[in-house]
Formats: sequence, C-alpha cells, structure tokens
Amino acid sequence: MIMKLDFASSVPIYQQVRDQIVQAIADGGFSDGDKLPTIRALAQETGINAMTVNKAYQLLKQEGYIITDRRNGATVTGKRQKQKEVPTKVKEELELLIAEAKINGIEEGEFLDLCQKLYRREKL
Amino acid sequence: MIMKLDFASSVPIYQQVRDQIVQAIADGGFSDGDKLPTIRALAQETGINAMTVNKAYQLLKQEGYIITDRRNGATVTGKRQKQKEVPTKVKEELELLIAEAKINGIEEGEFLDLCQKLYRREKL
DNA sequence: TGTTTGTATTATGATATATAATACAAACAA
DNA sequence: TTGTTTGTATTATATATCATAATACAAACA
Repeated sequence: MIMKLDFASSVPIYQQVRDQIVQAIADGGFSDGDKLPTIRALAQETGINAMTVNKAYQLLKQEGYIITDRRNGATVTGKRQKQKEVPTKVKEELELLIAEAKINGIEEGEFLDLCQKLYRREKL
Repeated sequence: MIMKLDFASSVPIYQQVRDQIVQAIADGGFSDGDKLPTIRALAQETGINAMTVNKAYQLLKQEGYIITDRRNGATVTGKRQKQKEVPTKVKEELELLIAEAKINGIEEGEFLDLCQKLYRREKL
C-alpha cells in the first residue's frame, strides 16, 4: 500500500495514516470486505512504529470505517448507509475552509468548480 | 467579541481562537483596518491565558491576516489580492473532507449544494 | 509620570506523540 | 500437539505540544 508520510508535518503520523486510508476507501482503492495490511506489515513497510499504525487503526475502527478481528486482521466496512444529516464535523470544517477561501479572494464559482472537480477526481 | 471555546475538544484553544477570528473576517465581522480586541482583553473576556491568545495572534500575523503594532494593537488587513493558485492546504483539506462525505453517502449534488449554501451563508 | 500595547522570558504541569520491547489470547496450519 | 500470525495490552522512555502563571521590557501616548 502506497503511503506518503510527511514527518516534518505538524499533523501526527497516525492521523496521516488514517487520512490516507479514508481517502483510499473513498477512491475505491479499498472496497467492502477488503483487508487492510496487517499492522506489523504496514509498520515495516512505512518504517514507523507498529503502535503508531495501531493507533490509526483504532481510530478507523472507532469511526466505523473498518472492523478488526484478532485473527482475521482489519477489514474495510465500505460505504455506509446515507446519513440523514451531513456530519457536523464535515460542516464545521467546510465552513472554515470556505472562510479561508473567501479571504484569499476565491469567488463562489471558482470554489464550487474546485469542489466539483475534486469530487469527480478530475484534473485541476 | 463572541468566542465559543470548546475545552473538551482536541483542537487546541489557540487554534479555535484563530479559526473564529478568520471566520469573523470572512463574514465581514471585521473589515480592513478594524482592530481586534487587545490580547489581555480577549484573555480576560474568554477566561483563557493571555499567552494562549498571543499564540493565536502570532499565528494570524504569520498567516498575514493581521498586523500588530506594539502601541496600536492588532489590526485586520482584510481580504487579500486574489492568488493565482488555490492554496495547497485548502485543496488537500478539501480532498479529505470530500472523501469522508463520499463514504457517508453524500452525493455530488448534495455536497455542492451544501458548499454553495455555506458560501452564501444561507440557512441549511 | 503613568498606563497600555505587543512581546519576551522563565517556570511548571499536563497531555500528546512516537518509539521500543514484550507479552497475551484467539485462530488457524502444519 | 506445536508453531505462527493476528490484533491488542502493557510498560517504559523521550520528546514535543499545550496551557497556565508571574514577571518584565520597550514603545507610544495622555
């Protein structure tokens, strides 16, 4: 599994691992029932500590993105049932991003265009 | 200045302060030339330490949102010249948010609609 | 002269992050 | 049975971050 880690970043490594796995799931790199690499394997592959990978997996498990089995490893649960409400976390973070975009002179049309392209995974 | 702080949040307090000031600027609550509360005043008002407020102001200054004067306090610089490129930080965080939205079953149309409403500050 | 401003310094404590070395129970293969 | 692999738990260590506290300073102004 390709994993780009920035050790100079202020974003914790376990968070970076978690984020990239979430993105891989969203992009179809992992589907429902697919197995993630074992904790030890991913730790060795990336050169980081197994407990750091474990922390990322714990987070993913807590968020419902994966299930874990002592014998079977970590399995992706896939896309979920549509929620009635957009998660508050998504809305709040989106609000902040939009505020920063506005201050930087990004107009509504340009911003929505960017969102659409990113959603469709088109080139920018 | 109204400041909602969540002390149970994992987001550092200085970051929450910074975020809310950025949002206030974007929303027009502060315009070019307006003065922010003094560090000590905001610290007392919110009940947090002055050095924590200072850290938020340092961040805002470093990001170019405000200028500070030893005598005059902190002044908002207002909206900037439009950048050629959308900041990488905005794009990357947006990508992650979109990934999480996708997994939660939020379709493109709904997501773009949400973005538009948030940009226009309409009710949801 | 006194006050207010952002800033700097030093100290302290709590929490978070990351690594390291083991150990454990469960499940499966040989 | 025996051995291996799995996630998980434990303990220790080191470093960094976060937040508070108490001062102090130079600059600017009334």
